[in-house]
Amino acid sequence: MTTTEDQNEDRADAMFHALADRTRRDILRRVLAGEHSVSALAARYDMSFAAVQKHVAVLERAGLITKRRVGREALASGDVEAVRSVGSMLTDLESLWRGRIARIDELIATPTERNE
Amino acid sequence: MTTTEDQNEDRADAMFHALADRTRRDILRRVLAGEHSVSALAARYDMSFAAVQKHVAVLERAGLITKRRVGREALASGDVEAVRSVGSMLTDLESLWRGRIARIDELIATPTERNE
DNA sequence: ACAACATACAACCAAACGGTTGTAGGTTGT
DNA sequence: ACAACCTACAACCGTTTGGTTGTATGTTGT
Repeated sequence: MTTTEDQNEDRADAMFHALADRTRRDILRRVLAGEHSVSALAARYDMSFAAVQKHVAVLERAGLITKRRVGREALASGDVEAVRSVGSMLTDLESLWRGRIARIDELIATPTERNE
Repeated sequence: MTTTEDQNEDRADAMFHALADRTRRDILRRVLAGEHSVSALAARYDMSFAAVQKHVAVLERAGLITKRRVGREALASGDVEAVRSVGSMLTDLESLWRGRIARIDELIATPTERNE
């Protein structure tokens, strides 16, 4: 079983979308620094518990955090590997740029060459 | 003049939002690899010219690409520095996680210490 | 001069988003 | 037993998003 390209793009969509909200980024910071229950997180923000819970759910669906049940609490924890996988998508982009620069350098190295 | 934290968060919102669409990520790949006119880009996708133009505008507002006018064409080019700045936001997140791990290691190093 | 081309932008529309309140079910402490 | 607590989720609502078509304006080549 090999993951299709569409699945990767779906994952990228979900991850970047999850990161495109400052409340969610803030939640992610907290749960990367340590486990927090959903209600402990909710206490930090000026919005309803349900709103914060939705943000947590978005982060979880994107794979950026995981939750484990302990009694009546749901403890959320940031997944650093997922964060790194987003970073590697960006370095992949950078490598495209490097290819472009390499091509330009090539042109400079051999100026006014007979073309082909 | 120092940029406020809110402005940084606004930039982050815009950048992650811009990256949270596969068409826009694809456009960004192309213009990181080399300059392309908006209509040359539009020809690649199964949607209207106006739709692609909007995607380019979103990327431009986020600072991920720049455009320069050459005659009747607008040539778009990817800004690798902006891509790197997104990457550094992610490594900042990672460092929070490292702090957490450091704290755990500390606990393991000095088990059952008298608590202060 | 003028037709073809490239861009920009407004107006519109369905779908998704980010918030709300309300309801329901499992867990805990007394 | 039961009140307080934690979580989950549905229903609703205004705004934003991603697409469309249409129109206006500038540029190029013949």
